[in-house]
Amino acid sequence: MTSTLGYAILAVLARGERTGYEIAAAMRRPVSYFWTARHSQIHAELQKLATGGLVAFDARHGPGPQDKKVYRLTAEGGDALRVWVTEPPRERPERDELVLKTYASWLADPGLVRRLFAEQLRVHEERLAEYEREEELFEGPPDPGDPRFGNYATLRCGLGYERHRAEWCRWMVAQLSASL
Amino acid sequence: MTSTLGYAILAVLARGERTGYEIAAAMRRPVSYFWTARHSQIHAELQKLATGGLVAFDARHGPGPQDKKVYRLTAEGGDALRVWVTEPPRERPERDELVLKTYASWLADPGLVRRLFAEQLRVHEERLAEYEREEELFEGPPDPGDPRFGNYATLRCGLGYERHRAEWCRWMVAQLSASL
DNA sequence: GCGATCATGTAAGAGGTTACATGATTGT
DNA sequence: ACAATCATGTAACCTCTTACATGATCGC
Repeated sequence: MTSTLGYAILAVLARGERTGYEIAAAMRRPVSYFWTARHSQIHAELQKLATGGLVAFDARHGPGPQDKKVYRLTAEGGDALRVWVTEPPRERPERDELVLKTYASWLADPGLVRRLFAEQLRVHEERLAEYEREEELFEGPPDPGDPRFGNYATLRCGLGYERHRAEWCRWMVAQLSASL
Repeated sequence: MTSTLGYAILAVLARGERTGYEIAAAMRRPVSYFWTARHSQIHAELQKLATGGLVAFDARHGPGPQDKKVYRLTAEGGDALRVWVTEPPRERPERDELVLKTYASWLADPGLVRRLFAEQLRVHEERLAEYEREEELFEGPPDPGDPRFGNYATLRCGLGYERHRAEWCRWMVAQLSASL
C-alpha cells in the first residue's frame, strides 16, 4: 500500500529525524545514490505516511509562513520498513534514453554519434572520480549492522555502474572511430 | 514535443513497417533491450505521431473488430529521428528499488538480506547467460551504418550491465556471509 | 470446439515533474 | 541591500500501469 517513495522516506528517517526539506536534500544526487524525488512529492507523501501512522512530527517555529515539521519514524514505520527491505523488489522496466539512441544510431552521422558518446564518457568518468573520492572517506566496508553500511554498499553499486558505463562508452567511441 | 516513447516507436519503424501490436512485441523484454511500453500506450502514441505527420499507415483487413493498421515512417519522421539521435539524452533520475533496499539493509536480518541478494544474483546470472547466447549469433560487431549495429551495441550494454550487477550482488553476499 | 495469437482501442488511477505561491533567516 | 538557504504547500500536466472491452484467425 505504501509506495516505494514512502519507503525511501522511511529509510531516510531511520537514520534520524528530519524536516521534509532535509529529506529532499538527502535524496538529491550526488549526495546520495538511491532514489530521488522533488520536495512537492515528498511533502505530499509525508502527509500520507503521517495519516497511516508510519511517521510522526513535531511542529516547531521555523522560517516561512508555516511552522516547520520535524518528522521521525514511529514503531509501526520501523516495522514496515524492516519487513519491506527483505522482500524481492518489483521488476521495473528498463528505460534508458542513451540505449534507445544507440539502437537508432545506425541512421545518424557517425561523427556526431561519436561526439555524443565521447561526451557521455566524460560525464561518467567525472562521476566515477567523485565516487572514488567518496569511497576514500571509508576505511573499508562497515559492518552490515552499521547504518554506514547502507551508504557504502550503495556507493559501491554506483562505482560499478559508472565503470560499466564508461567502458561501454569507450567501446562505442572505438567502434565509431574505426568506421570513420 | 515528441516524447521519448514517440522516438522509441520511430526507431522501431525505421527498421520496417509494423502494426502497433508488432511494435509492442519488439519493445518487450527480453527480445530487445532498449525501451518498454504497453500496447495501450503505444496505440495512443501512434495516433499522436500520425497526427503530427511523423508516421503514416495503411488500414488493412485484419483480425478483430477493427482493421489492422500497418505503420511506416514518413520522411519527416525519419528526419526527426535522425536529429534526435545525436542530441544529448535528458538526465533521468536513478530509481532503483534494490539500491534503496540496500541503503536500509542495516536494519534487517542479515540472513534474509543475504537471501535477497543471492536470489538477485541468480536472476542476473541467468540474464547474462541469455545475452551471451544472443551475442554468439553475431560474428563480431556489425558496421555502425548497419541496423544490426543498433542491436549489437545495446546487447553489449546489457551484457556489461548484467556483469556489473552480478558482481555487486556477489560482493553483497560475501559481505553478509562474513558477518554471520 | 478450444486455446493461443493477432489486433485495436478506452478509462481510471498511480507516480512524477514543473510551475506557482509565500516568506523568514543568514551570510556577504 | 541582496542573494542564498531554509521551509511548506497547491495545481496542472505528463507518463505509465492496470483493467476493461471486443473479436477474428490459426493450429491442435
